[in-house]
Amino acid sequence: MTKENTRQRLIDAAYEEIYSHGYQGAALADILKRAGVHKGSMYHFFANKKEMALSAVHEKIEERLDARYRAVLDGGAPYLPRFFAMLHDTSERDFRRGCPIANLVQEMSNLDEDFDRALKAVYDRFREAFRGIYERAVASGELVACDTGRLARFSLIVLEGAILSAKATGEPSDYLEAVDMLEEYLSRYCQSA
Amino acid sequence: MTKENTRQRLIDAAYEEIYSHGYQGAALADILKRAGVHKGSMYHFFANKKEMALSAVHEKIEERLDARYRAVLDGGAPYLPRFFAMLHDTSERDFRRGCPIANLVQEMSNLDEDFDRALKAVYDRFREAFRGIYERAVASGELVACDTGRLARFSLIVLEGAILSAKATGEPSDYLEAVDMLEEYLSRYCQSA
DNA sequence: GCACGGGTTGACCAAATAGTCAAGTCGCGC
DNA sequence: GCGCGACTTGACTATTTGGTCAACCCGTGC
Repeated sequence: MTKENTRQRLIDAAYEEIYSHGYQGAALADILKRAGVHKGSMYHFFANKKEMALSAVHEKIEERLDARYRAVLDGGAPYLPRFFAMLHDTSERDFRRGCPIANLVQEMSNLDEDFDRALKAVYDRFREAFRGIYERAVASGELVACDTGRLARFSLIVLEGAILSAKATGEPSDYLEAVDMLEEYLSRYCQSA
Repeated sequence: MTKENTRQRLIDAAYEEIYSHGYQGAALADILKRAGVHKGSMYHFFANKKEMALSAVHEKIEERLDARYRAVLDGGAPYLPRFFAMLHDTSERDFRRGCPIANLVQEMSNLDEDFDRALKAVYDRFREAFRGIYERAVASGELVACDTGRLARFSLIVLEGAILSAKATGEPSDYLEAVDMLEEYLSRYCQSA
């Protein structure tokens, strides 16, 4: 087990445990057990539990986010159909646990400044990803010229609200319905063929 | 300090502490300190921390919800302007802490069956409140006949997403903008004067 | 072959956790 | 004025929490 291996296992385990139980609810002992790493090793790589958690936010959540939305951009025009296809694809969504970002925002934003800062950055990045897609859609003529920032903010609100709703009710259809309705809303900004 | 007084102080204190720190993060000792009640008294009224928390959900969150949306119905037609006026009124919203219901859903729905059940009921009640308003709006001719359940589900998603967004960014304007956009979306179902 | 140091091990610690309980206090019915 | 029972008090416990630390392992450079 190399150095990088140990560190990565800790990040992965921390991400999973925090995603499931929240930051406060994630016991260090459980994270260590899941990673198969002893306590002292963890404190060799991270100053404390919080630093490990923040590293997990950067290395798991941010990277995953970037990869996901870059894929939409990289596919080329038309962008909107692929964007909504991605939103409709629920194969990688875990509605029982909800959105890892939203979970942490709800739990930690008002409790800890460092989490607050980190999550603000992630949330902003999320929005920018959406806005980037809408910008391209405008450039490619799929959308009329409009306030793409505003559309992006609203879209993310609908997305996060929809995931929460599905978690609350246990019905993934709540999520899918909302994505449909977002698409419907957006259609008023679409270039009529 | 009468019996009911003690119990009520515990409920109030539990609600506040849980709203601020989450269920897992709310220390019993802090709840007791806030309520000015000793531990034994608490265990006289409640079997354990969880039962007290669930009581707080019923007695604080549900009741507050009912009162709020009943007020819209009781005002008589037209319903939509007063509904949106209420959504626009931020005087009683605490964006730093977010939505008490959403916070608990995110934290507890996938961890504890009893919370899950209780929160499903609250969430459903929330939706029904919205649907009731839209139903009345259809009856009064403000809205065309349409799927009010679907509109209600979407509206709640936007509301919860908007509160989360404001918590994440620290910008109440994120919330207000989303409410505007929801109103805009709804206008396509409005009876054109 | 030995010193250096990154990485590991797991026992240990203080603090905090939810929950228990025996001993009370107090008001009300009799 | 006595007894009953609802309510209160706060010390106590068992467990879990995040965090510390001294000893150790072992590969690499010299």
